[in-house]
Parts: sequence; C-alpha cells; structure tokens
Amino acid sequence: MKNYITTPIYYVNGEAHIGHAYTTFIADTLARHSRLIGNETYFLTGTDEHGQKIEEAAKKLEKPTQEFADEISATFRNLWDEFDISYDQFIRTTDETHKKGVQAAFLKMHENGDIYKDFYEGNYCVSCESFFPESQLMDGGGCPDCGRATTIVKEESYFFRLSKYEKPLLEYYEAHPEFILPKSRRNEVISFVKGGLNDLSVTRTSFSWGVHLPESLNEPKHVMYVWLDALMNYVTALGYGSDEAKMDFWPANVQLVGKDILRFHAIYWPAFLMSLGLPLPKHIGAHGWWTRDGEKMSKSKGNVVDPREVSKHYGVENFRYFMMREVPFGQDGDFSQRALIDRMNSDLSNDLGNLLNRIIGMSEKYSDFVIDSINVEKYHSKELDDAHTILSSLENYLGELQLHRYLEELWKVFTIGNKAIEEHAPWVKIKEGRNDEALATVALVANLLAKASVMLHSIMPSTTATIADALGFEITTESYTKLILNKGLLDTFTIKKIPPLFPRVDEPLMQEAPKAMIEEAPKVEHPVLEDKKESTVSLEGLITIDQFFQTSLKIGTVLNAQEVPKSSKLLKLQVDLGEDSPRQIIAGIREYYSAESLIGTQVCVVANLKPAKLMGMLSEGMILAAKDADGLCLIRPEKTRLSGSSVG
RNA sequence: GGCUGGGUAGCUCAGCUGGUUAGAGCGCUGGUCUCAUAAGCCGGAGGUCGGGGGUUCGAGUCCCCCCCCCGCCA
Repeated sequence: MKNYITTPIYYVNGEAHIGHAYTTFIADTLARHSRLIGNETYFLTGTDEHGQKIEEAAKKLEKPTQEFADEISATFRNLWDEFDISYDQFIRTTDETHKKGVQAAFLKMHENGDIYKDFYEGNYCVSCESFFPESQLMDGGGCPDCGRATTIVKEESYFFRLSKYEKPLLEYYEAHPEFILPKSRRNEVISFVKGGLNDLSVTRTSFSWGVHLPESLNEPKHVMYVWLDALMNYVTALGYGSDEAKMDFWPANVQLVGKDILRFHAIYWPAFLMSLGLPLPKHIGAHGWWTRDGEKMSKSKGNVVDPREVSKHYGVENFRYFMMREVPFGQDGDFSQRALIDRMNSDLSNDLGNLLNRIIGMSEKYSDFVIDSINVEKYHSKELDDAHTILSSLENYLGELQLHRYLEELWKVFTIGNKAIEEHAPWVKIKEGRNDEALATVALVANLLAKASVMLHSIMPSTTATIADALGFEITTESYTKLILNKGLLDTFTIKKIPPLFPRVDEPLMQEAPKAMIEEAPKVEHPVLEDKKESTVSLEGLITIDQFFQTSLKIGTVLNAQEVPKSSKLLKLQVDLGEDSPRQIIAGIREYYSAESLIGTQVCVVANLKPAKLMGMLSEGMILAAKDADGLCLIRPEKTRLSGSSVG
C-alpha cells in the first residue's frame, strides 16, 4: 500500500516555532509508523517562499529575494534534520519543477473553463499595498493596519470558479465523513461552504515574487496568488506537470494542517483538485495551537517556546512524546515545564524506564543477564493475551489521528508488566528455588517491553532503538511482524546493562517565561513577619478612622455599559449598589476597558460623592481604579459580593 | 448577532443508542513489597455530572428555558 503524508509548507517569514514542530512531529510519527508496518511511504514537508511579504522582507535587509528565501528555508530544513525528521522530500515553492507544475495546473484549469479574467475590486490601502475586505475596515473606512484612508481599487485578475464547486464539495463532505479530522471541525467547514462560495482571485499584478502565468497566456504582469501556488506543492512534489513518476502516491492519505489554514485545505484545495480531475486526499487533519503556561504566545510577551531550546534541555524525543501524549488531536495544548516534567517523570521514568531497569537488575542477579522466553507462555499466557489485545487495538486510534489515546492505551502494557512483577515476585520464587517461574516473569516483562517499544518507535525512534538494542533485537518491519502481528516472542538473548534511560527531572531545566517567573515567585518560602514597633508612616495629612468612614465605599455590579459618543475616554455605566434603582456613573476608563467586558462584573464605588455632570451627563458616583505607567486597572472584590456591600 | 461544540472529582478528560453504589490518568493520602530511577503494587479521600423546569418505573445521558466557555461566520 502506498501512503503519502504531508505537512503544510511553512512560510519563510520567520523562524520555526513550536507549532511548526508539532505538525512536523505528528507527520513524522505517521510516516514512521507507516514504514514500520510495511507501507510504501512518502513524507513531504517544505517551505512556501513566494509573495509580497517575502519580497519586502528581503528588500528591507537589502538582500536578493531568492537569497533571503534560501536562508530562511534552510533554517527549517536544518531544524528538521536536527530533530531527525524522516521526510522523503523537502519541497520549496521556488523549485523549478514546482513552478512548472503550478503553471501546468493553471493551464489545465483554464482549459476546463474554471479560470476567467476579470477585475478584482476592493478596499486598497496604498501605504500597506494590500486589499482589505469591507468587514475588516475601521469604522470610518480606514485601513486596519495603519489607519489611513483606503480607496476602492480595481485590479485586473484571473479568477477560479470556486462557486461552481459548492455543491460537489458539500456532496463530498457528506459522502466522506472522515475527510476532515477532527470531526468537530467538519461542521465549521460545511457551514462555511453552505454560506456560499465566491470565485477566488488567483493572480496578482501588484508584485512579482511568485510563479508567473504560463507563457502561452501571454500575461507577463500576472503572478499566481499565494494559495494556488502553495497548495499545488502537494502534487508538484510528486512530479505533477513535470516528471510524473511518483504521482501514484496520490491521493495523499493524511494532510496535516494547523486549524488556522483548514479552510484553504478543506475547501480551496479539494476544489482545485476536482478541477484538475484528481482524486481528493483521504484525510485533512487540523490540529490545535499551543499556549504557554496558559497564555497565548507572542513575541512581545517574550514567552514564545523555542522548540530547539526545549529539545536542548529536555531531549527531542521527550518533548515529542509530551506533545503527542498531552493533547487530544485538534485541541489546543498548553506547554509548561511543569506539565512536561510531570509527563516525563510519571510516564517515561516511572512506568517505562523503571520497568526496564527492574528486569535488568533481576536478570543480572538471577541469570547472569540471560533472558529466555521459553517458559513465558506457560506461566504468563494471561498477561500476554491482555497485552496483545491492547497492542492490536492501537491501529484504530492512529486512523483518527488520536495519538494521545494511542499512547494512553500503549502505556497499559507497562502497567501489565509492573503488576506481573509484583504479583509473581520473582525474588520470592528464587528463594523458593522456583527459578523457571522467576525467570519466566522476567522474560515476560522483557517481551512486553520489546512489543511496546515497537509500537512506541514511531514516536520515540531513537529511544526505542536503544531499548531494542538492550533487549537484543532491532525494530524493523520484520520484528513488527514477528512480535506484534504474529504475537511472537524474543529469542534468547543477553540483556545489556544500560544506565537509566529517563532520569527523573526535579527542577525546571529551562529559564521560565517572564510572566511565569513573576507568578511563581510567591511560592518561595516566606520569612516570619517581624512585629513592627514604631510607625514609619509620615504623620502629615493623616486622618482618623472616623474621617475615613465619612467616605461610603460600596461594591457595585455593572448592569450595563456603553461608550459615550464623541468621547474617547468615557463610559456610561449603570451600576447596581443594592438600591432601588441603579446609579448612572460616568467613568474615564474607556481606553482600558470595553463597555462589553464590564457588564456583569463588579467594581468598587464611592457611593456618597456629590453627583456631578460630565459632558452633560449625570454621574452619581466614582469607580475606584489604580493607574501607573502601564495603564489603569479597576479595584474589584476578589470574590463576588452582594451589590451594595460596604467596603472598609 | 447567527451557527457548531462544550460545561462531569483539585487538574486533564472518558462516559455509545437513558438502567445496578458516576469512571480513568495525574495530583493528594494510608498501607505494603524490595527486583527497580524516593520508582512499583494495593487501598482511601474527593463529584447535588453549569442552573431551573419537564418526560420516564428510572436521566450525566432525552425535551424546554436560562447562565457561562471555546470555535466558525457576520
């Protein structure tokens, strides 16, 4: 069976981040598994290098565009090599064969009547040199990026008849429920298509860094627009439009994408393929995003996870295991060192690594490291059966890309091993002279480890190779067939005494993200508070407690809030102070809080302030807030209190 | 605002077409073994299954209303 697996091609406008690594790890896992079970496999990844942004970025650095693209593309490729990603091809959209293939596809679509010339009309920002849809414009029609006025501009463009494929696509989704994974994403795509599809502008004349139209069309000004160019890579990599020798790998089995680009892969891409008369991929798998310590990653926060950094400190395969195990496919995941360390200690050190160590120790004492499976079936057929049931169920999870379930199940095999040792206590049997039984238990566990390692291999290739080596075998399609499919046992071998594979990790090995450090600081031990004898507060301007209580502070609940027209600072609030009717309070906090975000929340109000008028509107109180150079924040009760509760 | 999906133990989640005392992993905790990486194994605590109505002999599971969260669209 042929099995083609792809990652998206990564845009060369920045360094590889954890998201890129995640997609690539999943794809690599699927590819390795496919090879292991004996499929003819082709695994494609690469870089997307065309477009105006790349052209501009290169210009800024005063580099030839190609040179710029070469450099960034190489950083991706190097990272994958460092991570031992087993790609069969690394495609670049600047490859000549790719360009040729895209042109061939364009011609074919043109011939089929799916491409026509018209005008692209939209709101154009001259300064940003880009078009924006109506919905993205600012209130007055300004550019969402720079705020300047936009103008309606007409640009000559070729269009792809996407609208024609509305029905065929819907029918396809209907007939192939497994096309879009996870299934929850399927609804989104379907409802989008049901909402109607507009034809797609697929060429541009405003920049030149891209694939030009086929010469026969004689349109030197036109360049292919990003998605047509980029999506085609999946077939041009196989030689579409040039040497088509590898085209029999098409259709792809799994095409992995981030959830942000699902629409392009689940709508445009299949439509293009339909137009070209090519079959559609079996699965488009959309995975989620990663946050760090519960927060969105961003350059400005300085909390971006650098996959190279994590791998350097914790090891690529541990990192990889963590990402696969931690998150259900499609869901967003959270990266934290705590979670990573917990996973490593609990799953890798305790369950797996320690189990291997246990049998190394026993075999050393009981049989001079020699392990023989001869009596395993006699004494442990139950354990073997249970393990085989688990091992043979794993394939199902892979089909739905449920890597975390796959691993969760696989781990039960280690539990069987740990329990068996406990239950059969070989150390007791040895004392009783029942050596056969003791050694059978050790051999059982060796076999369980061997089998589990085979199934773990696609996720932790090098680690499992080490385990296999210690257990005197090699992980190959042959050993997969022998140990998993045919439920065979290991030949007699001498186990290698190796140091613990997964030493426990006690402290974070990396520097924490800036925010996280602040949050964790209070966990440090608190020194005992000394009793202060003399006040160091300046006596100037002090008031008595009675004077303080002349101010009535109350907790209020914001019932409603809206912007004050013509004011950039003021919000008009309706605040419930537990009185017969709510107060109207005008607060100068609009720059920091949206009206919407306040509704239903609680604030601290000066309740006995003489009413005042602000911009002609009555204000019956004041909201307490704290302000410093970083902005303003409201003073609120830590927990919800009854409206009108007094503060003091 | 429209449409999905979801709100179940401290945390992350499983619970299919309604049926015995609501589950798993991690965490916490008591015990126990000693081959082992302060690992393993056994046990325990902890949940009015978002709220309120309803259908039913019986509802986490079905229906209605409400609240809240994520996502997609506008």
